[in-house]
Amino acid sequence: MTTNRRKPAGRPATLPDVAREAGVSRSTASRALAGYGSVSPDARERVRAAAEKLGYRANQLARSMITGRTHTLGAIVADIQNPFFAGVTRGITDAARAAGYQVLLANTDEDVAAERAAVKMLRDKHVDGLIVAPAATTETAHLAAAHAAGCPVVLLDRQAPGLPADSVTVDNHGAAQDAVRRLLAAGHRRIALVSLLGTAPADGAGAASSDPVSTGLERIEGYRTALREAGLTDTDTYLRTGTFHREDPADLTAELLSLPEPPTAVFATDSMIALGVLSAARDHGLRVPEHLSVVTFDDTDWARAVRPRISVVAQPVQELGARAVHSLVSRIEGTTHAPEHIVLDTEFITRESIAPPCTGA
Amino acid sequence: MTTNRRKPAGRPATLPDVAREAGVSRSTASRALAGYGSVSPDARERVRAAAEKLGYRANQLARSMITGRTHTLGAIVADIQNPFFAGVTRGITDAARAAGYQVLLANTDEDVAAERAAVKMLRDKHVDGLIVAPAATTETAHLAAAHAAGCPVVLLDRQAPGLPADSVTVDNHGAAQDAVRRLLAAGHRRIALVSLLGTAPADGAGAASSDPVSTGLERIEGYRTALREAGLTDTDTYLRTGTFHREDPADLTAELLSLPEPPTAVFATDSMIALGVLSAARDHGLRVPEHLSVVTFDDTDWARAVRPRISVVAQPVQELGARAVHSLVSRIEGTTHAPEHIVLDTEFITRESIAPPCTGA
DNA sequence: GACGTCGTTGAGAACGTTCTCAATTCGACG
DNA sequence: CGTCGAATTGAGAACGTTCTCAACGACGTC
Repeated sequence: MTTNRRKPAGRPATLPDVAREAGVSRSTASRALAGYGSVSPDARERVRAAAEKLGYRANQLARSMITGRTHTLGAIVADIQNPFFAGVTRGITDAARAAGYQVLLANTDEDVAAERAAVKMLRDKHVDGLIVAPAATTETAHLAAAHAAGCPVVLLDRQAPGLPADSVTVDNHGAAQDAVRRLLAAGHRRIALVSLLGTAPADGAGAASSDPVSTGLERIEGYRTALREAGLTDTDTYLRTGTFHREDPADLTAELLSLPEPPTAVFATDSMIALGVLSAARDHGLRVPEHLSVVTFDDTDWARAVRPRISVVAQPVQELGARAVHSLVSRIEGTTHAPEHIVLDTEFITRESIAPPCTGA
Repeated sequence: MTTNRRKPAGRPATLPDVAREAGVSRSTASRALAGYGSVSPDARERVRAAAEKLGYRANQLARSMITGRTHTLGAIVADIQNPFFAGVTRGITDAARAAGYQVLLANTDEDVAAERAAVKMLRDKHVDGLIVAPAATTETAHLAAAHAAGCPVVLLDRQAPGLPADSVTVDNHGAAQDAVRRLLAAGHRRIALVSLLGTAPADGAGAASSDPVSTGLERIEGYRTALREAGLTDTDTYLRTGTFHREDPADLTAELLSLPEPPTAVFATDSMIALGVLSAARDHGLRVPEHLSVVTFDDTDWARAVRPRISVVAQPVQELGARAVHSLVSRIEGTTHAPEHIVLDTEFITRESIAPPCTGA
């Protein structure tokens, strides 16, 4: 009754409301709140008070229309249920929030078509930039297009040679080589590698897709390098790779364990594969590490809780995500330099899953 | 040279561009593309062709300003790195995308202040609705405010009695009771429960926070009910609860295992706690299930791969998320009925982690 | 006292849509 | 032949900001 009551109940207060309450124009109110231009201390205070009184919150949509910035990032990963990506995503959201950004999430299940669709959706939503763990190495036209159109892209965990984008990865080759060396040092000679690469091609053709992700390839190369160093020339005898959604790591491992001369150690290229390896070992009645040594990428929470505790190549998952955000944000906020490729260190954590090879078997 | 070239290189095509190309007004072009109002087949086709030629994509921000809809959902969970929430989030993003929505993600680490901040940020971003696993049961004013302001909220995994919002949960009481019954049936009488409830209060006061989440409480009640059924009146002897970020489940378990009459079975209220239990058991030199039977909520991928495989109460994690999205979307798109409380079934999966109590110890 | 400068202010355009409304056309019907 | 109604169309407002620009007054300097 006392004052003009029209806004308090209805929709949220807008800038004109604040301006009216403070007795200034929209322009001055906007300047006072956004803190640019020049506003007298008196006006600034009146606007501040009016905004607080009305519980004013600027409409980010309207702001975005003008500024062209949404302060939203898109994160495109293979599968949030994979502990590696869960950790990375956690790092992304935390770093993004600290930098004043929110994160829109999309999963691809390693499918390029899904990735393309996700990029489309996120660009429609006008994200300021994209953090992508690309599902393919060469099929990246949609990423290049986004980048060229002013929506910067940073690659996470995986490289894409043709793309002039920043990337944040780890030294997969070195880390894999180091891990296999540990197995060699323990006396193993028959060391297997189990991995999943690429997705099943549309036609049910040959083994792996022709365009697999760099990470897996580098780990395999590191494995081969370590074997060669040890004088083992036939590096692919115990190498088993399948494709996502088609092969099961447990089956690949089972096949290995049924060989006349089965491996005495297995190197899994990620934690999901390690679970398959463990499962297959259990089904074959083999004990880890007495009958079979096991090493894997990714220090998941279960790796240090189960019996035996698993030796792992620990990746700095959260930092991976955080660094990607930092690269992306600095790119969004105007830095134009040549693409930078950040490579973070991994750490080998020795636990109980490595033992000398079982001489009996 | 032939046609007027001004848009193709520069910024993306807008509706006026399409209208000009098709020789109609903005209004007609908009109608043709959005499919409302009435447009002649001829004009519709010309607009469609023009849009395709120019690669037109409607600016969602501008659209949102008018319609008040962003087709974006906010998901607020405790921690995406917890496999339960990872699964739920996966269900949310998949269902959301199928319904034409994107998902903005936020973590709270079970902290109400962080939750409040997240709600604020997400509402600033004008999400159409919120899916929240609330960090507290009664401190939900920010959620009530959002709901009242036309930003519908659906509760996930946890109830909040004072809040007139939809919820999607499981029958925690029944599931816990069932799990404990299985342990009783195996002959156990000294059955422990280990759980984490609420967050540490600002002052470093008493044991657990005064406002813990419903889920944990219900599981504890189910545990007590089962014990009472079996004639065990002293239901809290082996009950150990801590608070997030302060107590470590492994320590709580270690304490239990050091008791003069230690428990012969442990019920963990989630997978992260189960890891602590397993870890403590290993440190005490106890074998599962020979010396200690273990049961937990959440069927994580490691539970069925480790040795022994762990018996679990499996929650339909993805469906939990999907149902939350469906409730939320139908609420967003206009349904106004009384809050509905969806309760999904859990499934007890018997594996190798339960054995009769060890008579020796 | 004239002039330039600086600080402050408001009018108004812009962003790219959706949507209301009035105008126009055309066929049908009385 | 006049009129009603339906179908189609375009002009223009609206959404809530940011930002450019010109205007205005005060102040210092010559």
